[in-house]
Amino acid sequence: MSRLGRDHYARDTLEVAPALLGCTLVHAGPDGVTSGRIVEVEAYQGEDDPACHAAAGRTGRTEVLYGQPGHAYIYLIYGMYYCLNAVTRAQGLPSAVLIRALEPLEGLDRMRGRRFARARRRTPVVDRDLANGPGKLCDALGLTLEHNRLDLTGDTLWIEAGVPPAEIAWSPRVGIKVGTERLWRCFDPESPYVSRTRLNHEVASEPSPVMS
DNA sequence: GTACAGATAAACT
DNA sequence: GTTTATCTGTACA
Repeated sequence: MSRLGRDHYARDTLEVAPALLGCTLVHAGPDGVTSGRIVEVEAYQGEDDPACHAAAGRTGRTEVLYGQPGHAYIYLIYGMYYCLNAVTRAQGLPSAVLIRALEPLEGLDRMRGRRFARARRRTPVVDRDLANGPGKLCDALGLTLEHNRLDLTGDTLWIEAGVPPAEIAWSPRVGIKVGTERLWRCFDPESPYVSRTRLNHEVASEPSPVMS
């Protein structure tokens, strides 16, 4: 499958998000390749989106969101986990797609090792739990702050075209306290690798409210 | 199956 | 000093 070019990311975030479902996220790290099929994402679009980190304006952390689309935005959350986004839209329009869950494809043993190695882990990790959450997938793929701002059209971290899911479901975004009225999380309702959440039942067939 | 507490540090005010 | 786009183990149904 072919690597997604910058034009794929340089669109409205609500177009890019569903288009990433079924694509393959690949990390070619120093100790091998790990990859997975994207089955769940969320859109964060602009300073007017209260849940977007850019709602607070341009800061050191959000600077990458204002830059060229097709770059990685990675941040530390709750002092312990990393979250990976793909910057979308255009320079000056801070927007991104949060990659929330993967179906593991390549490097399963390495993913199991990384996930188990986390200090607080005391039980083995079943394959379904390797990357079914934004923090888990960064752990499984070995992504940290050092990968922040990487160009996704480069040869370290990229996304390849894939087979889109038969259906796409939309729900409120997870873990936020503002902007929950926007159904901007989308996922493959047939995938067992989607993150475990009761929001999976509050679904619609379109994002709403649709605004840009 | 659901509910809750606690871990933990960068970025921000 | 406060906030946070999470995850895990434990408790209970």
